[in-house]
Amino acid sequence: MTLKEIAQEAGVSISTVSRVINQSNSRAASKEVQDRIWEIVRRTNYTPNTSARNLKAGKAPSGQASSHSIACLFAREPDAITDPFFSQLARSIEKEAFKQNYILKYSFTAIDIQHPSTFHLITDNHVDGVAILGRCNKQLLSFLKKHFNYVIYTGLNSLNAKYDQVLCESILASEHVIEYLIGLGHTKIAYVGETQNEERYIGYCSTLSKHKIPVRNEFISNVMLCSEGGYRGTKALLARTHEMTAVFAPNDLTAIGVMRAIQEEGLRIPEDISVISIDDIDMAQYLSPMLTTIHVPLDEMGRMAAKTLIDRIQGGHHLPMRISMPFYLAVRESCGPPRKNTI
Amino acid sequence: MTLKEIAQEAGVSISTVSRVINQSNSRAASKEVQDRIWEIVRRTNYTPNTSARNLKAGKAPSGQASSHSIACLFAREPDAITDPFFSQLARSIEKEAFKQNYILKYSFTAIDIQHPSTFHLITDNHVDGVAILGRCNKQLLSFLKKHFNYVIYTGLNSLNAKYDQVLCESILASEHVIEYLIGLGHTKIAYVGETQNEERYIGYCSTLSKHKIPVRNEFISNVMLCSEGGYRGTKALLARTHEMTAVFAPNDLTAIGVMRAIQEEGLRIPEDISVISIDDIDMAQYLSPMLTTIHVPLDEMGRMAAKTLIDRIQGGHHLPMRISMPFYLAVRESCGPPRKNTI
DNA sequence: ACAAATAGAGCAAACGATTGGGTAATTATT
DNA sequence: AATAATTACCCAATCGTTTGCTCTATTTGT
Repeated sequence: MTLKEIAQEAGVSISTVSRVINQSNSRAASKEVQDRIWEIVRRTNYTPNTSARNLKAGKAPSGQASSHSIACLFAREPDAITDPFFSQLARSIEKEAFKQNYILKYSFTAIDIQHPSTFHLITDNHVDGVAILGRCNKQLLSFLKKHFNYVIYTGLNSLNAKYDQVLCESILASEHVIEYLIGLGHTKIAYVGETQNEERYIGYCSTLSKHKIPVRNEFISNVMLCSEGGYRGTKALLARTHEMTAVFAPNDLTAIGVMRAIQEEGLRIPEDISVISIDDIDMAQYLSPMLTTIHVPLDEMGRMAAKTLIDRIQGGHHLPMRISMPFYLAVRESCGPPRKNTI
Repeated sequence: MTLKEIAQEAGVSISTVSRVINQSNSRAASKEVQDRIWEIVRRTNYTPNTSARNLKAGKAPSGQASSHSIACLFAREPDAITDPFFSQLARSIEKEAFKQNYILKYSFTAIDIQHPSTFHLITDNHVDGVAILGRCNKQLLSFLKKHFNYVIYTGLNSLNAKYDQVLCESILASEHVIEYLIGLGHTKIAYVGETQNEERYIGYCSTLSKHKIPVRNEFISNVMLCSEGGYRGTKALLARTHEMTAVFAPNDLTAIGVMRAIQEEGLRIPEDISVISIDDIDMAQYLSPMLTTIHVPLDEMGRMAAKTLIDRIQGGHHLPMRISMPFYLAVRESCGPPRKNTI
């Protein structure tokens, strides 16, 4: 099947067929014609001839031709892909990429990509660009920069200047969270989550300090960001002290574990202890109590990340861009004023 | 460098250059001209353009060498990838594939793959095999069979004979669930989830019937499998009747919504209503109450799916295999004996 | 009502290489 | 010396796509 044959069958010119197939948005074709063409395409299983395309594109045949593909790398360990926050982010990246005729060619985790035996599999088949999801160490970052032309970072933590990045400024977000708790009257606020190089932890500390509230070690539990982490961290916390009136979890998954641990002790949320976090994954509003959390515009973030990456691939911009997405606090049920009595 | 440029520099026609370079013995060129051409070729490092050659030759653009890659297709709508059940399954497939030196090249959703404009992106770059995750209609299935050599299905519902499949037999699982509830004394058991072509619904109905318990329409809420579905479905259910003493949700995500709706009405789980489901995603044990659910061995399932797919790609087996994974009921807190009083 | 803008579609020239069909010029044949 | 055969070339069509330009209806603005 060739464009010519399709054109004949559809009773239009080759150019029109080509434009329809390539979604050339500048020159529209009527809905009718489009449908007719797509019908034929599907029925005949037409596939564009790559050789002809590459030839026309004037690019090297096997070498440099744009693969029209990007990759997603889940950097946060372990297995960030199983966190709805990241899978939803990836999904919206994929959606936008498809819209722009790019395909999500790989998705892999940071652990895999550095494994020597799989290394060549990744670098052999090239992708035009890579989107990094979630916090990423310097070593991995420079590895990626070396092997891929275009890299964009997206997530909550920020990166050093020279990379494109689409963020939801997590220092600001955690500031907002802590301010909110302080506004409710809380001063004994615990933190359950990662602490090293974690902006949400930095925001927690700095905001407390700003209000002259001491950052107390016994209120801090350094655990991985997952439900189990939240659970264990809070258990440990409660074993040490019952003083705190609120717990800040850096993400919703962790907050789920935190809530469980609190409820398991027979304490009520928010009457005895308030719980707050950041992410707003879908299920946050179906937990009991409904989780008060920072709403991160995941879909928009993914869309922007894909857009920006593809724009750079296509030479649209050259200076590293840092795009900040707006957020807001979704106030639900898991926070209230601090209790008066000791427990 | 192109033939044209060489021709110009050598002061001969393009055809002559082409023939010299291809050593076309039928039409010789003078020794003089040949030398001149070869000199230019060597000096300029001329390489024939493969795309142009292939185009002219009418050959397939790229070879059929094994790409050592597989793809994941998330079939259940909408956006199954955001369900931890499926993302964890995908992750374990990826892990096993990497172990065997295969790479997960694409992951896309059923909606995307059928979109005509992105169609060729997918079929262009070939993968050795495709793993389908989650229930998949016949149309899509035959589409995939046509375009990919090797296809494996994995998920809870089963498929007609001729495909390789790795399952956790969901009819048996729901039977187990219902038997368990009946064993606790329940007879008024509601179902909140998809009903069409859904084996978990079939198992629900058949097991009730087996015990001579009527399947009551007002106990059934047909909703999509997600937290929101579970929530809305249960709200609707409770608006109709408060008779049921237990709710069966086909997956954990739905169960989360179910629990929320019940608790929002001021009812207790499991004292007033028991909730049970299938999946056992990580967070199931961190919900309040901890969710009693069928534990599906996700990691093993993914591993087997990848193994079986790759085995078939490598010619290891030829008859369609159907592999059933064992499951067990993870008894936690969300189920108890039926209440005695009305509510 | 008339000019200007725009949508929808087609023409034709590329991209680089191959090749059948020519056409001169050279050489061999009679 | 005229004819045939051979050698050494060149022209131009072709492969399947893409895309700037052109042309014609139709819509929009005034």
